Amino acid sequence: MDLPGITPPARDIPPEWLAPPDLATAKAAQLALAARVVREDAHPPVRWLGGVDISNSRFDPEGRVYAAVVVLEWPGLRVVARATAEARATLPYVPGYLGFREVPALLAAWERLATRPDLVMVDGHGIAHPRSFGIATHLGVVLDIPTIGVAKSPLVGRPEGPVGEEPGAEQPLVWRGERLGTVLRTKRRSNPLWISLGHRMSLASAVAWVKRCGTGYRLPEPTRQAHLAANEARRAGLAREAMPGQDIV
DNA sequence: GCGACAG
DNA sequence: ATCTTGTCGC
Repeated sequence: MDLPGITPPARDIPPEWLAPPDLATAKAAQLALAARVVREDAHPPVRWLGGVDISNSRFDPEGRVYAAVVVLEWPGLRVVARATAEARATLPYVPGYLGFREVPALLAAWERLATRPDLVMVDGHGIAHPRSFGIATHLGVVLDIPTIGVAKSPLVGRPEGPVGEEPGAEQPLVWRGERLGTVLRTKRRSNPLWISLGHRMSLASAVAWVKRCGTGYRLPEPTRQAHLAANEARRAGLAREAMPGQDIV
């Protein structure tokens, strides 16, 4: 893992899909790319599960973004591969445009991965987004891989009714009369998760996979492990700067 | 026009 | 997202 960035791209990606000059252009790209989303199961049998996440520095004028991609075996949920990458965010965080800030870093980490997962769980929304193009969908469409959106708070819409307190309790996520996802309680006394399909996946399968990956924590194992890995990467990156010449591995 | 607003 | 140990509550 963490090999030099010389691996050939898995796919040629038009720059405007990742780095539009302004928000108006970004919005147009989202609207155009949203048409490519496949909202049904269109993926191979799952043997390797992926999880991705990003870690940011508190006050970093350079806008460094640390991305992590982890691969877990199914069943078993053991981490079998990890890759990380550091990148500079070209945009500040703007709700509705998260993908343009984080996907480039995720792609860099993805290129360094030896084993590619069959399905990827992303920290953020899929189609539960004003233009049906949350970060999980963004990553999925750009790589044309199956993804699931696993968000910790709402962006648009609200649960149809109160979410039960028991783990496994769920409510339809509705926005403007449209079903966008499922609000799912994964742990007692913890806020529910907002699940939506990202790409090449049905909502039913997305929710089923999140449930299968529960290990007693609020977050499903793939996303939980990715979060840990991204934080490690950030700390390692900062340590390297603080101690030049120390060659921290 | 006024709020809401993933990470 | 991130700052941060112990602590209060179920």
